[in-house]
Amino acid sequence: MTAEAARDSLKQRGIRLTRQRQLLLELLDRTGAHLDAESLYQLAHQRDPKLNRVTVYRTLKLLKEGGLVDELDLMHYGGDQHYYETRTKQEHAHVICLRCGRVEEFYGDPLQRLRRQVESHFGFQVLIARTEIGGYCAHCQVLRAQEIAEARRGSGEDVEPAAVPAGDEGERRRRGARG
Amino acid sequence: MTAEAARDSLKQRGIRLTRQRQLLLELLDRTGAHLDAESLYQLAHQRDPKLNRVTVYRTLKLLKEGGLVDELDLMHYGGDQHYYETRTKQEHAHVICLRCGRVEEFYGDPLQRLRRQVESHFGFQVLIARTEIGGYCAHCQVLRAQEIAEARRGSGEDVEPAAVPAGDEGERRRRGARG
DNA sequence: TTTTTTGCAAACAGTTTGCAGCACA
DNA sequence: TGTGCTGCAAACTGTTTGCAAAAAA
Repeated sequence: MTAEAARDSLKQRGIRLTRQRQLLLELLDRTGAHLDAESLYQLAHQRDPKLNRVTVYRTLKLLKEGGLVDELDLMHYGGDQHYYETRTKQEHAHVICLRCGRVEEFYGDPLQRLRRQVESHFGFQVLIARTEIGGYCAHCQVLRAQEIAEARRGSGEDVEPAAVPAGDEGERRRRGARG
Repeated sequence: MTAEAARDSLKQRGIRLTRQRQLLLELLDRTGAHLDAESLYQLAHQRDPKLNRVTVYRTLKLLKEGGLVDELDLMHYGGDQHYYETRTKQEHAHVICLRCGRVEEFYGDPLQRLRRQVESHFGFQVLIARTEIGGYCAHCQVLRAQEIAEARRGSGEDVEPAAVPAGDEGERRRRGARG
């Protein structure tokens, strides 16, 4: 969804195109993938220090309702915020490395198959589909094996469980000051 | 995951099997599908009025870390809590009606295909996979069409957007008192 | 110049944490 | 009989809301 297309869509719904919304649209458009509200706020706040966090939430809600962005719940380091991505793209799954946090996108026929099967099997009208896959990327599989070996050599048991997103000790995203 | 299997698994990890945990395990085991922390707490609290909400959260965390339950983010009526289900079952997608809130489970080869393709395509080691599909069930498609027609006949515009989970005006789950 | 939208502060919902006493192994 | 667990209260994070001032159309 380009910023212009979004602008048109909003205009048609009789929604005013304020300076703040223009900025947020532009940032969403250019940054593209997997932003959370806080990160979007940080980016916007840099360019317009008056812009408030609340405006970000309100704008995201608006765009979500207009079908211009999709809301995701990525299983990053245990953070529980929502992520947003613009809705240009084809249906895709999010493939998330639980160690480095990198998010890949996977396009492929299983997703369309799944949608069709659900529609025909349940007589369901599919409006949204989200798939997220967590695990270790090729790179981190190696590093993780090393970490485990080292931890075992050391204190005995000090590594996070593997079957589940980190949660406690994993790096956590920096958090902007409130107010 | 039967309650007994869970008990064994916890015992092996040197985790104590307290009265509270036994109760929670039993409830999870019997109730099965898609409980949120609050509902589990309500159920448990009925049988043991001393049991605290915090214990529910701590136990769920424990079970999650042990891979005994999976955490879901179902796109119900805009509620943002997590849901939990025991990990007996085969991989499946959650199919959620955005009108009536009913959750179906879909088992089928696209899910296994997807997993295999992601593994081979990225060299990724898949640990968790979640798929949720939102839309209208066969029953609610009809009702929704009626609702829209009625609303149109009435005030003009009063129906929720269709492309996005309700959020504002949709029925919201009852919320247990705090403290 | 009317109707939206913003910014601020404060509320809210879901979840986590610190600590003293209780209870499982 | 000690280490781990619970309950309580209070903190914390992400998000929403009420209201007066500011700004689009």
